[in-house]
Amino acid sequence: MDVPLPHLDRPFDYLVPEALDADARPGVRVKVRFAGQLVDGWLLERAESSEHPKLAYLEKIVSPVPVLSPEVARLARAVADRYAGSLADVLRLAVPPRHARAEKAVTAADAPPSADADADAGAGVDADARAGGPAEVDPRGWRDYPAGPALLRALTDGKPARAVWSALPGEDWADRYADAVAATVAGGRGAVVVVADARDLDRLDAALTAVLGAGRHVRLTAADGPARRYRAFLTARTGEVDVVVGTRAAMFAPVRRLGLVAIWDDGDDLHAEPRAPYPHARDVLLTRAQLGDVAALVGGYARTAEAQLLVETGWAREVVADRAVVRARTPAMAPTGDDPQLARDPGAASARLPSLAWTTARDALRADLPVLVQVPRRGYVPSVACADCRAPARCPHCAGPLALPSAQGTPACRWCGRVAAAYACPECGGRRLRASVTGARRTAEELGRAFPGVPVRTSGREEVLAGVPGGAGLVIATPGAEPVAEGGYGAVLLLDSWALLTRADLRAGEEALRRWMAAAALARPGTAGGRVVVVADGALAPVQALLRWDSAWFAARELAERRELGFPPAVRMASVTGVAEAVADLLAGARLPGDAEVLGPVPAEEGRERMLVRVPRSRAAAMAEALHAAAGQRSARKAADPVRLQVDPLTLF
DNA sequence: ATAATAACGAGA
DNA sequence: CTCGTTATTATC
Repeated sequence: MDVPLPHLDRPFDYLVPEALDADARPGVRVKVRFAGQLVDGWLLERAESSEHPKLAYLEKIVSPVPVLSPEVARLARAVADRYAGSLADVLRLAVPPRHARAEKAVTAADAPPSADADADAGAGVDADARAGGPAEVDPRGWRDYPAGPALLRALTDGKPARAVWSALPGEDWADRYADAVAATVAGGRGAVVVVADARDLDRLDAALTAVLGAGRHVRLTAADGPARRYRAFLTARTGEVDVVVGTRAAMFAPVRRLGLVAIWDDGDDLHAEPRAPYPHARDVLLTRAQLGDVAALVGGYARTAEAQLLVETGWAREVVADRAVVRARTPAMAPTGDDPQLARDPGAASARLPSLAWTTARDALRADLPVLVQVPRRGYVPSVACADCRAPARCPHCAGPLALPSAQGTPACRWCGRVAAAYACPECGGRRLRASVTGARRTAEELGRAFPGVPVRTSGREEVLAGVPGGAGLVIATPGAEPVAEGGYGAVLLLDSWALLTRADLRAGEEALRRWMAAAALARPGTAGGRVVVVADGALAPVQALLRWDSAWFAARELAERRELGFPPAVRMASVTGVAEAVADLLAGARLPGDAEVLGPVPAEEGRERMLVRVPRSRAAAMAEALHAAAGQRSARKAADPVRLQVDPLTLF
């Protein structure tokens, strides 16, 4: 039943009229009379009989195309259960809205999906696989990783291998994913690959076309619009292609004889679905792998604590290069203090660059190589800090963040609006303020002045560049928007890094390392003159991990710390958000497992509050069930104030 | 939203 | 004890 109310999250039985018998197949959308009105629903299965005494008839079949495959139906139920949500909510994410014209175009071209299209994942491998095995695909770049060729072999053989891959700097990850997909396809199986954004998708799309040829795969992303999205969905559903790549809209894509699920850069928060029940693409794909005997590949330059947990529990094997290979591929890296006052060079001072960063950039430009400068956020002087000790400047009245309204203006509080005319730093007594995060535009202006005659390009939210040519040039980019340079950058500067590290977030360190590695991976190897300068304290753990290109070490450390503190993914957490009475009401009605801890409340946005529930991972299912049931009780008695349930919320504070 | 069903209370 | 009215709850 396509209603989001949690107390109606179960199947209902209906009679099938004679006239609809042929079309009434599992997986079709239907309309039924429910509580007096016509509502949308899904036909989940046909049965001979029903327990229910008085059944109504099915009103209508929206379309004879069984858009919901049995595999995806099972997956959606599992995802709803994991996230304390309703099946209807998950199905809204899993099956794109119907587009009649697109449906007509696809079904006219093809026969309706055969029974084969519903073959279980893992059900069968092509005949040639049984007789001696299909041809092995060339492992190409996977040879750089000792476990790489075996992984590809396992994919071709249809084995449910599970890998956590740490990509080398300079690695063409899209080519490696294309290889993994090709290996799977060679074994007669299909694949689903999820990436974070459109740029990564374009890159993967191109790599797959190069390896598989045109027409063997389809891209599925909400950004392509409803018609193309639905069309791509149907192409996969009918079994016309069995490789789907896309953004998180593709995580539920129906694929015939699915053999591999893969995600690139699982630390990117775009992988978290913002609509209820807020599933994360990594977890949806891993659930899929678990349910279907399907191989899984979780890759990135940096490793998340979640991926580390897969390795430590033995669920997945790590695929990493030997240290010697890492050393040979890594650019020369150096940390530097953040003090432009020490810069001797007049150019460095005017560019507000630490001396080492300035000389590194200058040398690369002289060698006719491009230079990448990563700045944390776009905009113009977003917040300010003490110029002497770097303590964030806070409002003396309400402790809110101070901001400079213009380059020369008086600082004012962003929360209470009071002007802080005579500001004195509470840490060191300093009276001078500086912009703590200089935006991309201003950095570009200043660097342009420091290196006259060198072309300056910016890549940020407004305009994201995919690539830049190989000659001397400056590229200013915000994290996630770094263009690939032909032949690799001669220098990569990571500026204002402390702004990333001081974020009040559980994942601040992990996120900083992820962004640095993504940028540093675009530099040439040290042996080819590539250098990286990170403006941060070299003793900090994320900086150490970057310098050694060892995110596995950092992830292990991070996971150990979260175990100690009782944070995800070492434990399972859920947040309950709403007005105070509603939150209390829901928690009072929830039969939580005995060892559940309830933490809070903490104030949330506009009058609402938030409570956290924490349980050991072994109790995760029980907690989700209890919360979903409690939400059901509330919706059944039509409780007015809504409560938002979120399992594994992205932010905890 | 609405119909059934259970619960309740006033008047016989 | 019965009937009419009102809360409760299930909705095929």
